[in-house]
Amino acid sequence: MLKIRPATINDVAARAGVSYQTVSRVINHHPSVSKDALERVKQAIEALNYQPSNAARHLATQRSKVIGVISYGTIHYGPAQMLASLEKAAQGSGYALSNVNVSDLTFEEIAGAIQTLRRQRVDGLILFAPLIGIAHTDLESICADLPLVITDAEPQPGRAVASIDQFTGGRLSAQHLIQLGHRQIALLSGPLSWYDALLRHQGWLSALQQAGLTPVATMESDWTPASGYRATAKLLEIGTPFTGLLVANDQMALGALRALHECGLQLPHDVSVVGFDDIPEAAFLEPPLTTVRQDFSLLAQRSLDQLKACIDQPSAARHLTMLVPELIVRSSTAAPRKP
Amino acid sequence: MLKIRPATINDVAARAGVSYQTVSRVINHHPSVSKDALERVKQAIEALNYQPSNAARHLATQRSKVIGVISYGTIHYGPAQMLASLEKAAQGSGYALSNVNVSDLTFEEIAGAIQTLRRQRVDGLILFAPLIGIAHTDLESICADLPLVITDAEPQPGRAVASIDQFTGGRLSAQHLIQLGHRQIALLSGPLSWYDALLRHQGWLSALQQAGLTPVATMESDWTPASGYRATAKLLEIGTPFTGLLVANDQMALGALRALHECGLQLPHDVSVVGFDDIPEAAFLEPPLTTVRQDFSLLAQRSLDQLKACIDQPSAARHLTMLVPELIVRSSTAAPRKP
DNA sequence: GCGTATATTGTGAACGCTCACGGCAATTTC
DNA sequence: GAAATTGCCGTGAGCGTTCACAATATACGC
Repeated sequence: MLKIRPATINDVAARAGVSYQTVSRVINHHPSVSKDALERVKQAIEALNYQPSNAARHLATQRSKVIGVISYGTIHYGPAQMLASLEKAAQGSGYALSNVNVSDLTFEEIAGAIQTLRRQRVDGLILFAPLIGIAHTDLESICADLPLVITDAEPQPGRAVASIDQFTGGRLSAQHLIQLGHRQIALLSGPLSWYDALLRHQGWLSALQQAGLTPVATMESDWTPASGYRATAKLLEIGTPFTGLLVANDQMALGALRALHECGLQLPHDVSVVGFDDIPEAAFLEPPLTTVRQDFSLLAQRSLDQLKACIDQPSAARHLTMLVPELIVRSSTAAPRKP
Repeated sequence: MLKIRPATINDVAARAGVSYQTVSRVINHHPSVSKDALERVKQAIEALNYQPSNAARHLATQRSKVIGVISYGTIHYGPAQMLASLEKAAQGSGYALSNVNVSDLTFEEIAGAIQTLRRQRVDGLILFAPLIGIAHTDLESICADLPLVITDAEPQPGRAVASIDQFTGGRLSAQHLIQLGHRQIALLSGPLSWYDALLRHQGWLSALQQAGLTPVATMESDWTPASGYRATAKLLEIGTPFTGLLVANDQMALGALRALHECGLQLPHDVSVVGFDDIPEAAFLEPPLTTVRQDFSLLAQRSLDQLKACIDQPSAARHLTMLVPELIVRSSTAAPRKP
C-alpha cells in the first residue's frame, strides 16, 4: 500500500479540459458554468474520486467549518448523549466537530483545550462543562475573540447560553415528594463542583423551604452507583429517619435502591426515591424509577443554533435558552406509610 | 466582537526580528537556533498568543494529524466508552480525532462517512462498527489507500484488526452456567446484524454444544432494556422451562431481571442470569449481575497503536490483536434449585 | 591570514484551494 | 452596425506553513 496522493482540483481540471477555476465553481455550486463543462467536470470528479481538501479550503476562506467542543465526563450518560446529539446536529449543517474532553475542571485544562482548538482555528466553541470555580474573567481573557456558547454552566451576561433548567428540575422532583405527603426528605447530591449538581440541589432546597421543610440529611456523591450505594448505606446506618430520598442522577439512585433493598426496606412504601436523567435503564429498575427527563437532543440542537448565530452575526445580541425538564412518575414514589 | 485574525508565523517573526523560517524552527524544535533568537521568538509567541495553524501545516506537510473514526451506536455504553478512550489515547499522541457516527449500517452510510473523512485527509481510519452485511471487497474499493484498523468487525486477511474476543466472552458466560449445573438455558441475543452480538451468540452455542446441550429458547433483541423486558416476558408467557438465561448485554439483562421479578421468580434460585459489558450499574442491580467485562480503554489504546504502526510503516505486516474479556461473578447466578 | 568546517539564518517555491479581476464570445439594445 | 450587457471562463495572487537550498557569520587548523 504505497501512499497515493489524493486527486487535486488541478487533476480534475486537466481531465475535464477546463481550468481549475471552473472546477472550483462546480464544487461550490456557482451558477455560471455551462451545462457542458459541468457535466465533464462532474465526470472527472467521479472518475478520480476527488474530494476537496478541507485544509486548503480553510486556508483560502479563513473558515475551518469546524466547531470545537470542550466536554467533561463523557463517560457519563448525560454528556455522552449530548456529544452524540451535537455531532449529529453538526453533521446536518456542514460543520465538523472537534471534541476535547478535559479530565479535570481546572483552568489549566480548559485553557489547554482551548489552545488545542485554536490550532484548529475552530469557527466557534461550545463549552459543555460545569465551570464552577473558574473565573469568567479568566475565561474571557483566553477566548474573547471566539464565538462561544456555554452549556451546563453558570449564565453570564453577554454570553450565549443554552441550558437545561436544572433548578426547576430539582424543584419538580422535590415538589412531587412533598405533594405525596412526605415530610422527612433526605438529599443525595452529585459533586457540587458540577454546576448542574449544584442547581438541582438548590432546586430541592427551594421547594422544601417553600413547604416549610428542611432536609433530614444532605449527602454529596460522585454520580456513580457505587457512591450512591455507600452514601445511602451510611444514612441507614446512622439511623436517620426519612421517607423520601431525592437523588441527583439515576445511577446514584440505583446504588441507593440497592442499599435500601439490602436493608429490607420496601419501595415505595417505606421509602420513595426520585432520580434524575431518565437513563434507558430507569424504567426497568426494581421498582421502576420516578425521575426527571432532560432532552439532550434538543439542547444540542439549540446550542448549535445559537453558535451558528454567533458565528454568522457576531454583533447580534446573545441570549439565553432554557429548556424545562420533565418529571416522569413511575413506581418508586408513593405516599408515605402512615406512622 | 469583531473577528481578529489570529497571529501568523510572520507576525511572530517581525516581532522577534527574525525570519519566518527561524520561527518555524522554534515551533518544530529544530536544534539550530541560537539561544538568543530562541528566546526572542518564544517571547513573541507568548506575547501574540500565537498558535500554529494545523490547516497550513497539513497543507505543507501532507499529514493532517487527524485520525478518523467511524462509529455506530455511540449512545450505547460500549461504543461511548470506546470513543472516550480513543479520544484520550489520541490526545496523548498528538493526533486529533474526527468521529462520524453512522446511523445505519448500510454501505452508503459508511461510504458517506469515509467521504467526509477523506475531505479532512485523515491520516488513518478506525472503523468501529459492526460490518455484517457489508462486503469487504466493497470496503476495500473505497479505502484501499487509507491506513485502516478494524475494530469490532470480522477479521480480514491483510487487515489490521483490534478486537475483544466476543466469542470467548460468550463461551465464558455459558460455561459458567453449565458448571453451576444448569441444563435448561435460554439465550437472549443482541441484534445479530452486529458482529459482536453474533459472536457472543456463537460462543454460547459452542459452549452448550460442547456440554451436549441445546438452548431451550433463542431470542433476538435490540440492546435496550425495553427489548430485554419484552423478550423475557414473552418467554415466560409461553411457559418455556429454563433455569439459566444468557443475555448479550447488561441493559437487556436489566429488562430481563424486571420481567422475572414481575413474574415472582426469585433470583438466582429460580433463574440465573448472566449479562455482558459490566456497565457501572451492574454491581448494583437487584441482584448484582454476573457479567463479562471488556476493557475498552485497552482496546482503544491497542487500536490506536496499530493504526500508528500502519501510518508509520505502510509496508509492515498487519496483525490481529485479540483481548480476552473477563467473567465477573456476582449474585445473579447460582446452582439451579433441585427439581 | 587564508581556506575549510560548522552553526545559524534567510529565500523561493510549493501545498490545494478561493477570491478579485479581466477577457472573450454571444447576445441584446438603440 | 456600434455599444452595452450578459454568460462563461481563465489568470494572478494569496491563505500559513514547511521543505530544499543558498547565504552569511563564526570558529578552527595550519
